[in-house]
Amino acid sequence: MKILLIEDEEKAVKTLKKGLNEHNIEVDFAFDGDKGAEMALHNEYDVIISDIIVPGLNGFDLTKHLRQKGVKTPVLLLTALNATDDKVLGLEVGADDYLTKPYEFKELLARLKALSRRGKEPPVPKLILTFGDTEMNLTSKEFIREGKKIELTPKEFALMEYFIRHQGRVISKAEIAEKVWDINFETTSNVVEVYVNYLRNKVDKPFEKKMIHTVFGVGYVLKDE
Amino acid sequence: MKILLIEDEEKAVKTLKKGLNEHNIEVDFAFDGDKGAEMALHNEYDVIISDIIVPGLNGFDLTKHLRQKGVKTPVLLLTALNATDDKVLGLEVGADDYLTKPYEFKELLARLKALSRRGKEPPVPKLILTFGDTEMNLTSKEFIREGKKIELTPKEFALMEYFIRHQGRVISKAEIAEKVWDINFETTSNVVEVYVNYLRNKVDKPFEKKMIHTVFGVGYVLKDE
DNA sequence: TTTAATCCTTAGAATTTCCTTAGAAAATGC
DNA sequence: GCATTTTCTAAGGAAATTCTAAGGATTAAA
Repeated sequence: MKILLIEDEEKAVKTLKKGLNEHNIEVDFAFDGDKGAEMALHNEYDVIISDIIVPGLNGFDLTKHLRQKGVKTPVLLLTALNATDDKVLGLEVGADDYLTKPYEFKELLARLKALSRRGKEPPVPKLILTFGDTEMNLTSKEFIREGKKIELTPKEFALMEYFIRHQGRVISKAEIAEKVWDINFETTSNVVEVYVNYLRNKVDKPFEKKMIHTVFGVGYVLKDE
Repeated sequence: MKILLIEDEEKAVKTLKKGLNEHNIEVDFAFDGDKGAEMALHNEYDVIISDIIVPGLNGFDLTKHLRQKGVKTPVLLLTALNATDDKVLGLEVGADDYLTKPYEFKELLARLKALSRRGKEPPVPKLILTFGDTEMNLTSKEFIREGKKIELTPKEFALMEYFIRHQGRVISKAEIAEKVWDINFETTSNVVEVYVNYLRNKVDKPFEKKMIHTVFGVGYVLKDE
C-alpha cells in the first residue's frame, strides 16, 4: 500500500512514517497542502492522510479541490482535538474518514486498511432476474411480486431461480432434481413436488394469476396465464 | 497568544499570570464577571478563562452573555469541585472546555493551546451516520437511539458501522467476517453471530422496533419493521 | 502486579429449513 | 364409471442453521 501524508509537524511525520513502514506501507509526504495537492494529482495513492491544519490548502480545501479534479482517492483527515462541536453535522467536503489527535496508531492502521479497501471495492453488481411483475435479487436473496416482498427459504429460492432462468420452457422433475438438488439417479423421493408446492403457496396462491403450471406426465413450466 | 483571565482570588491570578507570561502568553485580567464581559466585548482574545464563582456575572452567565453577543472566543471554565452537573451546564451554555481545581499548570497550558488553535480553525465536521431514529458519531464513538446513549465496545461499534453503512442490503456473514474482522478464509468460528447477538441485546432488545433482521441461510439486514 | 474490560471460543438450546412418509386429489386410459 | 397412474398436500422427525450463555484468553488500565 502507498499513501500520501500531508503534515507540517516534522516530528509527527517521522514517527508516522516509521510506524507505517514497519507495516509495509510506503509513505510519500508533503509539508503543506499545495504541495500535497500537486502530488495527489500526479501520483496514484491508496489513501491520502492530511492534517486539517497545514500551511497552504488546509485539509478541507484540499479534499474539495481533489474531488473537483476527479480524484477519488480516499481522504483521512486528522484534527488536533476532540471538539464537541455541534455546529456542523455531516462531512460535506468529501473526506472519507476522520481521526482526532491524539489517536492510537493501531486505530490509524485499521482505518487505513478499511479505506484502501473501500477505494478498490468495485460497486456491488446487482444480479436481478425478472419474470413479468416478479423479480428476484440474487445478491440479497429477495423475492418480490407485484411490489410485495415474499420470504423464501434457500431451497425455495434456488428452485424459483431455476424456474425463472428457464421461463417458458417445460422442465422435467428429473432435470430439477439434478440441477437444484444434485440428485442424478432415479429416486422415489418427491422432494421436487413438495417444494413446487411450497413455492406455489407463497408465490402463486396469494395472487390472481398463477405462474407455475404443471404439465402432466412431463414436469412444470413458468409462464403467464 | 493573548488571554483574558477572570478570577477573584488575587493569589491565583498572580501565580497564573506569572506562569503564563513565562510561556509567552499575554494575560489581561478582571476580578469580577461584569468587568470581564466588558473587556471581552471590547478586545480580541485567543481564549477566555473564567472561574465559575466570581462576583457579578458568574462563569455560566458570562459565557451565555458573550455567545448572545456573537463573541465566539473559546471559553475555559474553572471550578472548585468536580461537579458533573456544572460541566454539563457549562457546555450547554457554550463553554468550550472545563477544568477542575486543583489542576496541573501543564494541563491548563495544553488546553489553552488546544483552544486557541480551535478558535482559528474551521469548524470541525462531525462524521455522523444515521438510520431512522438512530445515529452514530464516528468521531466520538457515540451511539444514540431514540435519544438514549448506548455504550458499545469497539468491535460492536465497528460491526454496527458496517451495518449502517450498508443499510437495507442483505449482508452475508462471510462479508462481515471479511470486512469487520479481516477474516478472508473459511472458518468454523461464529464470532459474527455472537457479536450480532451482543449488538441486538444493546441496540434492539430494549426497543419496540427491531432493526437487525436475520435472513436465514444468507446473513443479516439492517432495516425497519 | 492486579483489576477490569473486551474479545473470542465452545457447546448446547432454540429455531428454521429440509425431506420423508402417506394419504388425498386430480388426471388419464380403458 | 372405474382402476391406474400421477400429482398434490399435510404432518412430523431429521438435519442444518442460528442464537445464547458461560468461561477462558487477551488486552488495556490502574
